[in-house]
Amino acid sequence: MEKKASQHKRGPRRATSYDVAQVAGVSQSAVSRVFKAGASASAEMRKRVRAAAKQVGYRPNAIARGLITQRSNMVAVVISRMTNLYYPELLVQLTQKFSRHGIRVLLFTLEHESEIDLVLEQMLQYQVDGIVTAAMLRPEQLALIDEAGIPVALYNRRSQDGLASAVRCDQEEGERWLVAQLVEAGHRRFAIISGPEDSTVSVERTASAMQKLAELGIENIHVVGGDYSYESGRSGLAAIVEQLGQSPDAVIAANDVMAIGCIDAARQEFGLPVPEALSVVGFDGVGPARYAAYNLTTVQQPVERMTQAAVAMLLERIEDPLLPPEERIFAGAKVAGGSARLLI
Amino acid sequence: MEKKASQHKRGPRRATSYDVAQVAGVSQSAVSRVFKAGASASAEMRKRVRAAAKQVGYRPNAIARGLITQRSNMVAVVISRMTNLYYPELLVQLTQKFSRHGIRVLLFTLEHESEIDLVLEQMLQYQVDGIVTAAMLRPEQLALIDEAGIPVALYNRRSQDGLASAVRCDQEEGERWLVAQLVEAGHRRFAIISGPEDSTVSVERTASAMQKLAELGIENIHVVGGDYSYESGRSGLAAIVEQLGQSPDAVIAANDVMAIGCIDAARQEFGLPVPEALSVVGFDGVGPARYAAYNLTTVQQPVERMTQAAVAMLLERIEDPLLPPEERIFAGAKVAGGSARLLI
DNA sequence: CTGGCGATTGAATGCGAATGCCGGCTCGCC
DNA sequence: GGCGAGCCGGCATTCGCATTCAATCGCCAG
Repeated sequence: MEKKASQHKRGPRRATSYDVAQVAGVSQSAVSRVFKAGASASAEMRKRVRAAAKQVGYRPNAIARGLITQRSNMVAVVISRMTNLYYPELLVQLTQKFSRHGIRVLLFTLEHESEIDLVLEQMLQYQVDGIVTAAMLRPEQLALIDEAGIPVALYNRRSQDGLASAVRCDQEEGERWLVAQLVEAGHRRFAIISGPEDSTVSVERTASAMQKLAELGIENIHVVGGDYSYESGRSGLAAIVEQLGQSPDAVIAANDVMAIGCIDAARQEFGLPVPEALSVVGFDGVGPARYAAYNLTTVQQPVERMTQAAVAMLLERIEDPLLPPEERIFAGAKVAGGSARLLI
Repeated sequence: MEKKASQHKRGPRRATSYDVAQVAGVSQSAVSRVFKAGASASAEMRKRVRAAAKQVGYRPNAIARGLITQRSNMVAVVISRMTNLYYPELLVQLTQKFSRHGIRVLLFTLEHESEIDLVLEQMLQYQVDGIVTAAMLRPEQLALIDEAGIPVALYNRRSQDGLASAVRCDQEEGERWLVAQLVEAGHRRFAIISGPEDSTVSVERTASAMQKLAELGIENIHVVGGDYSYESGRSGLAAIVEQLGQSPDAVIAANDVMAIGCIDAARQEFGLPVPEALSVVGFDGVGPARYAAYNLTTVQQPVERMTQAAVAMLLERIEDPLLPPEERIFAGAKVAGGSARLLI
């Protein structure tokens, strides 16, 4: 019943499999086998080793294991512009789903999508088994990653060279639906508040809306630039009204948060009741979009299913690197809230 | 100008320092030195090695490095209940600040704080250099981590045994201020919507508010339980009104999101104008609290400074394990919004 | 011209665990 | 009772890099 003095400061010297082996009176390989699922070891051996392990406080060293197995059991998740209220949900879903498969998430955040160079090198150095990115990768970067044999899953980004898998929400269909509903309900004067220029998501949403509007014969669409923030939604409407000299019939914001800002500005600064005097629509379906004060008409991304798909696709390609990349597109849920006058 | 067939599938066989050494015609140790800051290597050597490294696409293996240096350069960040809108900001701040010091974040999310056992083992196996947790650790868990020699920084949690550092927002002072202002402005009938029972943050906020109310001679405070969500803010008010048979003068919500839900329910379901007929206050100072429709009276946590402190404290103790844990308390910013009738 | 000191470089070792290979033991079957 | 087939556990090696130790080189002072 001797107790070793716990002088863990200055060299805790964590127990290794050799320590366990010695205490249990077996070889190090035996210890390794006991802690490796599916390895052959007798019940007696398991018992002794586990007991010894508990006694010395042994815990397998994932770093050492990763070195020899060539699998770190870590994936990198890259998120840019976390101010987007949609990302927290995404992160939780991803970490929890990966976690169920024994995989940990190494998180990288970017202030701007263009900063991805900085973290790319880091991800590769950490030998991650895969990458999920909600920031755009340039072709040469994708090639670099591919060369390293690391599968990539793009989140809401198109796979350009077929080098990466991708899951995305069908934004084009979503925007077309929003536009169609608005036009059908009689709106004619449109304005758009777009997102940052380096956001492919915003570019795609804006372009889709513009195109559908054009198809329906609507012209003179006023576009102002935003940055996905509440404030830019507010100032966006102000800019629109100022430049237009009047209020438009409807504002299409590239995301929900800007739509909310736009609504607040309309009501508070311009005395325009929403939706009576102005219809506003967004995109994403984030939590605040459902707040009663806004009750946004928007398209909600199926985060749960999208993350599920991203995780599944990545895991498959980690298991079998020969599998070709895949692209899966999910329809968004159409939410006909009260922020726009629709016929439905 | 030969080009090696890129048959990177089936064994990419990443380049190692030996490969670089061979190409450069030097020893492996030399390569290691060139890639290690502060090691002695001649200019000529650096040039040759870097050139060779670029040629073969070499990238130091952080896993192997971690094994030998006993430093993974990773910290674990534990977040529970990410639905709290406050966390995304926290995460971004932490990853970016750690990143500047060459440290990566391994993310763990918990559905409930009590699930921390599940991830604790994982964190330790990955040999993280430190832990930042916004979930409560039980004393025996803290002891376990301490025994492993890993410094911990608690976020908005009290350090109980002096085993961990802590940064927290002075919630007591914040709640006392909110209560004092409300009482001074004439509110007498109070109700509280608390958070989850396993959230120490909620317990502390609620207790502080109760205490200050008691000190000011206010009695019959009605408390209903919530779960930090918008919906529970709405249903919380409904429960209060039902049980009280009338509207209270003021509702103190344990966080901003519930306060928002409460406001929406008041206006929409009960026809109670806020703040004219009902004052509502929250806590946190999240983004939506500033939306014009709510303009919440709340206490805003200084996330920037708090994360800065957490990172600094953790890094210090990683560098010097002998440093004693430290606790730093930050005052919240008092935001006298428009959701409560105050005299100021 | 030579001793000596500092700056470099190379060879060898080890971090902690996984695994191929092999010897030994057990058990089944005839 | 004898022989073959598994099963198991041990030995030795390996993963990729940092680091110690020793050897070498250059250069300056005496």
